[in-house]
Amino acid sequence: MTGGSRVSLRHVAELAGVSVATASRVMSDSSHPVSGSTRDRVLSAAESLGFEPNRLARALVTARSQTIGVIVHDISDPYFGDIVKGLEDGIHASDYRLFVASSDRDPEKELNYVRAFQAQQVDALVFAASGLNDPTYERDLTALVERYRRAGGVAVVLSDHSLAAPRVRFDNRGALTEMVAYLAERGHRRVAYITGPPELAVCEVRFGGYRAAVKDLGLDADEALVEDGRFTLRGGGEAVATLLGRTDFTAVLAANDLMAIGATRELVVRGVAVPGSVSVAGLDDIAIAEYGPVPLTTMRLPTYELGQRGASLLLRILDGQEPDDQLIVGEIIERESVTSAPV
Amino acid sequence: MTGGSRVSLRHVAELAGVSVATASRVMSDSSHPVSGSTRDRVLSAAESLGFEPNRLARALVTARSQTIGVIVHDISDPYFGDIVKGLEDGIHASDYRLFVASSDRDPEKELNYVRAFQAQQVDALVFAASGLNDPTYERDLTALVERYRRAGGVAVVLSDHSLAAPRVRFDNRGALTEMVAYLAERGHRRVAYITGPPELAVCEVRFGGYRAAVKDLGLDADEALVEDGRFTLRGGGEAVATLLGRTDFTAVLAANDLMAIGATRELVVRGVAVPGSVSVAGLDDIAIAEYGPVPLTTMRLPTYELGQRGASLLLRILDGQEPDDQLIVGEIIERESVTSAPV
DNA sequence: TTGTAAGCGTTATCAC
DNA sequence: GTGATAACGCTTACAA
Repeated sequence: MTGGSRVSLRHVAELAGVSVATASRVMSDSSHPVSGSTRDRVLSAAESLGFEPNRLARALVTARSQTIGVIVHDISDPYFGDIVKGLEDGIHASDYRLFVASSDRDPEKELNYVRAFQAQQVDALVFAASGLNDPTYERDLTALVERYRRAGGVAVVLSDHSLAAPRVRFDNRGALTEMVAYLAERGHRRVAYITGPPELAVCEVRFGGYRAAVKDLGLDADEALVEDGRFTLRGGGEAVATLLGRTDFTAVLAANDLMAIGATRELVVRGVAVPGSVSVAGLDDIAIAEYGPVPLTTMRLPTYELGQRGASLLLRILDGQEPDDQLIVGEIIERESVTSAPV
Repeated sequence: MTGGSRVSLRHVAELAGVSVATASRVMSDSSHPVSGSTRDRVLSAAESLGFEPNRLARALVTARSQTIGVIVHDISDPYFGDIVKGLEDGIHASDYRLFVASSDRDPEKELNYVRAFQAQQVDALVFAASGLNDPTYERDLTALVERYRRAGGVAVVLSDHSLAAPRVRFDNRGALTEMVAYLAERGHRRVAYITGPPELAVCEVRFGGYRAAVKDLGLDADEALVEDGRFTLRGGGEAVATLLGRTDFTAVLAANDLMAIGATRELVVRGVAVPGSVSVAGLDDIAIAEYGPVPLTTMRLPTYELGQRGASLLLRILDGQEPDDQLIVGEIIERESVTSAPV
């Protein structure tokens, strides 16, 4: 923008009767000494002109844009919305701004966003979106980030991702084994599993947790028990319908709450009592989990906190400190959708 | 970022054996003629060096940052998430990037974000967040935006806002009168109303629609019938509990779906049949409206489309065309939470 | 404590 | 068709 009447440091300097350098020193809180009286003159000149320093120009010389690029899969998904909120709140005091990009899980689009962010000279890159299972993508992204790092950039990961970088991690595998164990303790031996899009690294990890727990606990490991629900409400309903027509089970565990809610509704509509005939459990504990057709038993993944801790990790790295990976743990939230298996 | 080994146009020019000017011309798709052979040399030099033009530097000289600032109240609210998604998709092809800021409905915070965006030289400002009922805020914001405009900036509004600017508007008042009429047609004469935060312009408008319709249709206009639900799930539940203890009614209309869902759950938990004893209607038609305790009858507010049309409006203005205000209309989605009033 | 001037990486103007 | 060179608005040696 601009072209019109933008007021620059030069105007302030002229009005205050000082050099641009001096004006700069006071406006940028430089450590370089400036006398109290000139400082006041500059300040009031800036005030009266409504001067706002051009951060692009500043960024060009300091090589610090005070911006951060965030990659999510879909900003309209509350899961990511919460993370971004946490990030934003976490960096707000430090005077950074956030660029947000939704990749739609498209490898090409995601790579392009990363390139765009680099061109935009962002100081840091946050991968809130889980990695994509695509060898080309993984290779290209690694190379891109590597180059970005050499140019002084910082990358942080808040998801399951093949990228090597400092991270705040939620133990997705552990979460799933724990949920399966929870169900097994209540007598469920045939636990159906609704998975998300197979191209997402997080789905692979969660599914791995399910499979490992089923095996370790000696539950029925039957391929007919798993179905893709695409991480959506509708997909969850469709998946459970497919499962119902194909095999039988006393519990269904979904890889996220959206699918669990969709499945619950489908079951209820079909006259299958939840949890009377079939128990349903989810993962994430999104805000509406409590307000579905049946209040959902699930595991809480503290997304807002994930964002906040991501922000503080980032800030510490940007500040030159040593990064320390962090682990966030879940917690089972017992509501009404799970009960003991019918005998 | 950077400081390290960033490759600039100068490196590309040297490797290609041309001047920086020529290199610039090919990298920026200038209309200035360049011979095919030198173009190729520059392109391959850029390729081999992994050159990515520094958009900050470009922005500084062209006075175009290719960035847009978006103000929302809360990015973790799917309502705003959807709008931002629509915006992003709408501008994606035009090579703009989005800065997103959540104001938390705090006037001071919002003003600061606007100032920050200006300093960041955004080419446009999008107010997806509704205005705040605060005279100081309205005055300061108007002044700020006025100055921003004089400097060449573009502002667009996608909400109920006192700011004078090109806009894409959803008829909130009309939506509410229509919902009240819908309920009245089904015999409801005592329609309780759960409103949102009074400081939001949008709540004032929606409430105005409710009141006007109640009056026009001769329904019971009783102050005891309205209660604040803070736009949240929990607030909706609390509001209906308060209403239940204070007066009686056969229907409750909420200013958004979240509160309608919260209210529905509270009613069901208390053994009040929905819609048997009390009908419930919402507004927005968020994704989960269909998946609540009772599938919700509501009015669809196409948020994603709002964002998309906002983007195209913006792009047209940025392209120098005349802005034309747009109106988006709602549509009642009949599900199961509303029925005729008990006789 | 203040000022001068050299850049940051581009694009734009003007010669050639 | 190509190349110097002056901006853009700021920070930062280096001088004074």
